[in-house]
Amino acid sequence: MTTNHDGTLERLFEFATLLTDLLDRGLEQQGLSRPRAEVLWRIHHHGPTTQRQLADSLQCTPRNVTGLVDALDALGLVERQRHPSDRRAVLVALTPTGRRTVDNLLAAYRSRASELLDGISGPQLTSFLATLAQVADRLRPDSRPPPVDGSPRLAR
Amino acid sequence: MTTNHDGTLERLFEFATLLTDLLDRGLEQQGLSRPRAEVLWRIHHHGPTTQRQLADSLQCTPRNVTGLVDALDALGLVERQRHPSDRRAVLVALTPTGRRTVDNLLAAYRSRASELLDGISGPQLTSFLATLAQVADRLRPDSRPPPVDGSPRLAR
DNA sequence: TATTGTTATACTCTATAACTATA
DNA sequence: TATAGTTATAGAGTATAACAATA
Repeated sequence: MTTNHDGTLERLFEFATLLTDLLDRGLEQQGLSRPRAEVLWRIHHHGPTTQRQLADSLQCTPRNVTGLVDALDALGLVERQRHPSDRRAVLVALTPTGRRTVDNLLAAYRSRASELLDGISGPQLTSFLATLAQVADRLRPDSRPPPVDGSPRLAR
Repeated sequence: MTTNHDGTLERLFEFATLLTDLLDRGLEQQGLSRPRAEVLWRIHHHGPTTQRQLADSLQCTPRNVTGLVDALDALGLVERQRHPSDRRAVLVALTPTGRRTVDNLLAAYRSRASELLDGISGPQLTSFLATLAQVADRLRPDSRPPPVDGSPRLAR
């Protein structure tokens, strides 16, 4: 017997929209688009990264990474470095300005999270997150295992 | 005293990503992009709609609507009709094919919702949705009131 | 004068394909 | 021969600005 979940799915989608809008507003304050922010985010977690690795983790083409890195380079947030052992490859690293930008993003999100969650009791939050994890598990396509490095792909 | 919610916000963002990915996979099966699907969705709920109204509800420029309607028209999902009283305006309506496409989307989402939520007990789901609504209320910017017509903006 | 929707133009993100320098 | 990253080209979505037709 299948329960009628019609309105529920729409509420979930609206929730997702609100969350990604929150994310976007934070990025916008730093003058960043979502794809560009995601590149910074990856490098922040992995350290200097080849464009090939970026293409794999962002699930886009190498050509696309070229454009994103070009743009971030022009903004002074990122720089290309020589790969120590492979002269075909390029390492993309954060500049000091890039590091500061990521720090600003993190600080903004920490304060946002407080506003969002502080009024909710510990047990209520725990139960909420447990159900959320349960639903998330069913949402995860087999092709994409849960992130292991603490840097989930930012919402698209 | 502010609790440390660092990982929590990231889990919420990942959840949003998974949900919007689910949404996109459904749209992709109907050969639709998110902006185009949103136009269909709006017209499905409001009936024939002027491009001005579409621009307002999608929060984009009229120029943008022109492009989206052109594309949906070329796909045979939508047609432009004369406005009965304002000869400047255009009414955009679903074609029979467009209606069938929307019906397919709805059916697909109903079955997806079952897969996603059926194993969760009634009380657990109720409590989950209550907390979700509480967080959603704090997420909603003043500028965008909660949807009143059952057609929340699709996630971006 | 204000509004509706268009043309003109430009920018971002995305993709495929062909090419180069290296492995 | 395969891989890393580029150039070339194209298409979708978005924006602003100028304009035509209508209100």
